[in-house]
Amino acid sequence: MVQPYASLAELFKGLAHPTRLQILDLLRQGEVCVCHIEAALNKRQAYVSQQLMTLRESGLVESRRDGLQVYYRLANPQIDDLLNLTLGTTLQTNIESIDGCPCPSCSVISPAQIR
Amino acid sequence: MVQPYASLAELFKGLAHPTRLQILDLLRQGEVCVCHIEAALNKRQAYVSQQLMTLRESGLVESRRDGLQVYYRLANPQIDDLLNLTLGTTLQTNIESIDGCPCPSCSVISPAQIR
DNA sequence: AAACTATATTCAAGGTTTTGAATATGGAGC
DNA sequence: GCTCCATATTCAAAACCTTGAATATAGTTT
Repeated sequence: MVQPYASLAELFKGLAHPTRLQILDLLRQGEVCVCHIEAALNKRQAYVSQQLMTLRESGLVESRRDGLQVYYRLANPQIDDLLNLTLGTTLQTNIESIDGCPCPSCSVISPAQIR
Repeated sequence: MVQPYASLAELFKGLAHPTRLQILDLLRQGEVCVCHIEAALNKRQAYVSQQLMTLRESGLVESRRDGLQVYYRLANPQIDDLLNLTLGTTLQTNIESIDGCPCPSCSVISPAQIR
C-alpha cells in the first residue's frame, strides 16, 4: 500500500463524524475556546473534549492554552479550503458571547459580574 | 444535530480508507473497468468489488455495465476537485493495458510499464 | 495549600467497519 | 440449455469507533 493514501485516509477519518464537522465549521470563524464549543453544540464537556482530542490527533486542529482556557483553531489554511469546498461558505452554527467566559469573543461585560 | 453535517460525514467515511482512496485516484484518469482496478492495486477481485460497493453507496463513484465489463467513474466533478485538493495532482497509481482485457484503455497497444 | 474552574483522560459496553472465504449473478458464446 | 467469464453479494470473526460515566490534571484564586 502506498503510504500517502494511508495518511490521507487518517485525515478523512477525522472528518467522518457529524459532531467533529460541526466543531470544524465553528472554527472557521477563528480561534475559539472550549467553553464556546460546548455552548454552541450544547453537548457535555467531556464529550466535546473527546472529539477535540480526535481532531487534534488527525491533525485537523491545533490548540493553545492561555490560563484556564484552551483555544482551538484549524490547523492550516488547506483545512479551510477543504471545508469551503465541502460545507460551502455558509456557517451552520453561530457562537454568541457566553456569560462569564473570559475569552476574546466573550469579553463584553455582562450585568451579572458582581462578586 | 444539523443534518448537513451528518450527510457530509457519510461522504468522508467513504473516503476514509486507503484502498478506496487509491481506487478514486485511479479513476481520476477517467472511466476504468474493474479488471484494471484489480490489476493496478494487485488485490483480490472480491475485495475490490467490496470497496467499489462502499464507494457507490457513499455516492463517490458511478458505474455502467457494458457486456461483461463494468466501468467505474467518479460520480461528479466536485469529487475531482476534492481529490485534487487533498491528493495533489500527481497520480500515485498508473494503469497499464491489461492483456486480453476488452476495455478501451486496453485495446490500444502500449509499451510495458513499470510501477 | 486548599478549593475551585476549565479542560483532558481513562475505561468499558455497545455498535460499526474491515476483510477473507465462500457463493451468487448477469451476460456471452456454444 | 450449459458453461465460462467478469463482477457482485453474503457471512462471520476480528478490529476498530462511539459515547456515557467516572476521574484526573493544570492553572487560578483565596
